[in-house]
Amino acid sequence: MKEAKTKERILDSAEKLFAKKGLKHTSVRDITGEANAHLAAVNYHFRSKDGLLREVVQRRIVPLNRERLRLLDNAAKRYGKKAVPVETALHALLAPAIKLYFESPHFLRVTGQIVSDPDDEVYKIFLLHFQDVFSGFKEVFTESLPHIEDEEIMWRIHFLMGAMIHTWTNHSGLERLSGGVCKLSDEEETINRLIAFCAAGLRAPKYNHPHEDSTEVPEKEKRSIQKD
Amino acid sequence: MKEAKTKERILDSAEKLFAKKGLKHTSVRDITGEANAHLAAVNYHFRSKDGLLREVVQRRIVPLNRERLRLLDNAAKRYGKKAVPVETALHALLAPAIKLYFESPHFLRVTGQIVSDPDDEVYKIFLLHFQDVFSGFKEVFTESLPHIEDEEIMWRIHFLMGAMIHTWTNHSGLERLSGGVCKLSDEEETINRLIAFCAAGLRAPKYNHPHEDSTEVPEKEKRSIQKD
DNA sequence: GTCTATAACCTGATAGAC
DNA sequence: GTCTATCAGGTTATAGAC
Repeated sequence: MKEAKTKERILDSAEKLFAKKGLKHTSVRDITGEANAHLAAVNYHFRSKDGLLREVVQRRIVPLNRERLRLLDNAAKRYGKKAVPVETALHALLAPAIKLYFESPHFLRVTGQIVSDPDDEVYKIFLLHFQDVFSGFKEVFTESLPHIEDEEIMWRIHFLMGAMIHTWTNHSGLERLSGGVCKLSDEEETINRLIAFCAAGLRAPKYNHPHEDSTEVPEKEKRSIQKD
Repeated sequence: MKEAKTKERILDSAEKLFAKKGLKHTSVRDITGEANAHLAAVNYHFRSKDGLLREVVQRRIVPLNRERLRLLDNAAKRYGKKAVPVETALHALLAPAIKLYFESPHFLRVTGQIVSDPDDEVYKIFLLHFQDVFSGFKEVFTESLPHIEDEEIMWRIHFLMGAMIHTWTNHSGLERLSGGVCKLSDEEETINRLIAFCAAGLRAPKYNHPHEDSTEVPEKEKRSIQKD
């Protein structure tokens, strides 16, 4: 039985521990211990802990986004000159991610941690790899929803990405809040729920909330204003 | 000019730096340096760095959730026996958060980092404080949307919380992806966009994605299956 | 080229003087 | 209650064995 290379073993251990214990609570010693490698191997292969994290992300995010665009392209060809239905495009965007979740459950919890820290260096490679996906899907949604203006469509893509990310990274919270009823166990069911929600959100009519005095916050409840 | 108490100064500095530099890249020395306090003051007032983080969260999350339930209660009284419209309930859920964003822009970026690490101890107080909000709003949505089954409503609350959290924590990413078009600058505009999206998502009809062979992933693109 | 041993430096926590 | 000194444990860097 041939051993996996040290580099791969470190990547696998890092992905698992980053997801399970969190980025900040996982030390390089934890990782090398689990991977049967020496402390300095991380520095040799990845330069630093952050460099390791960067490769943990890249090795999965690149094929993920390639697959999303491949499916979108397939759909565009199938529909020819007709606009791709919103649900079909959403499936191309969401299905590869949930497939990845069931194949590598740890990975998407790592990405959740990165995405929530926008000034982080690692976050920037994230955005970089997502740029093409964002543009491609925005274009398709614009064709399928000609009555929704450009800026609104981009906001709604943002909202649905949030729904998606939250679903993977945080389902344990939902499971607890729902008293065990809502579990992320069925791949197809989850994707259908997400598509239903997001498709309706994308098509939604504009809304303007009325100004009612009765909903105003009483003065005594005011919180201190913070600058800087 | 009376100086603010050391404890308050530390909390403010911690909130700011946790948001700007991220939890993992902010040291206690950074915080005490900014707050003109001494290293050991953190340990004295908060027991540990995590204890400090816990109080950074609690001092804002408690009034936030109280305000959400107050607004929901107001709405319920206003509508009496009639069901509260989905948009009105959503406003009660979302508006206090975005108000908080504009008052204390750093805070919600801190929460984003905590929420994305579900095994963290700090995350658990988060869930604890959210339990009542979740139950209260679930009940109202169930009355307003009698044709949607219970489990589906809970999933959809999960989705819309994701859209909301992503909006605050990650708008800088959207700003970049949209080429500067989408900015989180107008409080009312943003809340109206979110309500439109989420209300439609809550009302959405069920969806079942068809199984089409042409969308299958080719074998050569397979990724390694990961256990454990 | 791959990995190890070791050293330098930084971070969180704490005991005890003030 | 506040601050200094110090420690155990973490990350990063480098010289050199294989």
